[in-house]
Amino acid sequence: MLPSKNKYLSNVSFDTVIFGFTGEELKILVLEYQNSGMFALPGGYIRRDKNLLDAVKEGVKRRTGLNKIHLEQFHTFGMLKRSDPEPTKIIARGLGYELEEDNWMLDRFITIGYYSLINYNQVKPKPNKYSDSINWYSISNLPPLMMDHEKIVEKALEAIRTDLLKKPIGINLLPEKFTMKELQKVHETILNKKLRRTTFQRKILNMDILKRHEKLFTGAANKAPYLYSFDKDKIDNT
Amino acid sequence: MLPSKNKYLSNVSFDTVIFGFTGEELKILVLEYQNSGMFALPGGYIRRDKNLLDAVKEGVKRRTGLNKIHLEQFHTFGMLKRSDPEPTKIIARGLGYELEEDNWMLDRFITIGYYSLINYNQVKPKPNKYSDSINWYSISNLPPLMMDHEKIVEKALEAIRTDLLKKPIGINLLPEKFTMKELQKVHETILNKKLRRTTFQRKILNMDILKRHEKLFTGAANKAPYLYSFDKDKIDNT
DNA sequence: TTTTATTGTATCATTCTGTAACAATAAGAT
DNA sequence: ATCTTATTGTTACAGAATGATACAATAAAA
Repeated sequence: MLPSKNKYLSNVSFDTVIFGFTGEELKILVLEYQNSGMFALPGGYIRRDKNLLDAVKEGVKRRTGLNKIHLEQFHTFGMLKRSDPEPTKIIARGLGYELEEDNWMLDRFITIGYYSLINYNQVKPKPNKYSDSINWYSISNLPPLMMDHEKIVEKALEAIRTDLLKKPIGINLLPEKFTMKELQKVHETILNKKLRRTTFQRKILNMDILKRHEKLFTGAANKAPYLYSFDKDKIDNT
Repeated sequence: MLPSKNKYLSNVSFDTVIFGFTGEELKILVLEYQNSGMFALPGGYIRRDKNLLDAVKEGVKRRTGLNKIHLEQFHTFGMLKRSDPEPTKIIARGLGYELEEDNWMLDRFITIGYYSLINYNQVKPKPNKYSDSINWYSISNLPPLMMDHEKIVEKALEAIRTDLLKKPIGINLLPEKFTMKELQKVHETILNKKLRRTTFQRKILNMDILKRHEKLFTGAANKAPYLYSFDKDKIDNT
């Protein structure tokens, strides 16, 4: 069954840009609808009986299987021209439904953008009943996204870059314990530029948000790096 | 007449926090509805045929008479509990209307928050047909605002503080030409703390966004300060 | 001419950042 | 065992930014 009008709010939706870090690249989850070849950000409608944030959380959970997800709202998109009933019609058709002209889903929507940072390896993207595939795509090599979804990704990237030095971004993209080099790679990938090793290390350590653990012996013929984790006690949770 | 359902989007609204600077205090525009004693931020519904931003601009213009308004979107509020039909009923009643239970305006709304910085002296707040007064209130002494509007003001203040050093905030709050002392006062008021005079002056001048003009002779028995204006050529307009 | 309040700058100490150098070390090569 | 190699953690120093203070300039009244 398609979503029913009286269960959801009209004219408002959400879209999420879900980032993962492979160790080398930043990727986001993109879903492709059955039989229609439409690529879209995971999004959805807002149930009348749920907080906006909870609705988004549930949507992300449905797609990733992850429970405790960190979400940041970054922008709300309300341009007139972003509304186009065609993609929705095509998607519905691909699923075997023919939407009537006055169907609520073909109406204009204002969409609220959230980004989420998750551990790439903990997620096995799984299709749901409306989509036939959901997969990781490198942000430098996205498929053509429907409507204004590419603009939404652009805005999400801007937001994450701004947040990089204010919030412990790596905390969600990396495993519990990680090396300084890995953390640096996360920053470099997000900012899309090389950072100086010594300066980066000093700056991060001076932030006093990391706990140092045992060394990591990789078998390589050189000094073994320490493992670090974010020290939740020292991070201001506001 | 009350706004009609088919002219506006359902379940979405906007609210604006309009800041002005008196020279001493930060104030915002608050409107009080006829006969109901309800205080609210100037807000409204989004016309189906308008971009979100244009709808907000028009709303601000209707309230302030100002044409070229700088608006910044700062957050979208979607908590379930923010929706309460009572205030709207009371407001409508005060205007002489009795809303039916299923009226679209009594439904749940998600609201998009914008802030605006305007020149306090250029604005004669004027009531419109739905309100009996709109006035400046000091942010440190607001009347009790309806629904979650106080929280919206709080968020707007946070946003403006963050933007203070990234964008030339004073440009909209001050007249064309102003003294360094006035600009400093703007910053101090927004940040709610004293700043060191010499450091502030050096920092602002090093930003290289000001043009220096003639001196301002006030008649006071001391050295006359220079007047400055923001140099629009040097400000990165992105 | 002197006095007073305020403004614009210069000065110096302190801190932060960019850059380079160096010491420590894990494991393979000799 | 010792040497070699790649990488890491740390220190050292120069230059820039910031905090704090001092001082010279000056508008108008005394």
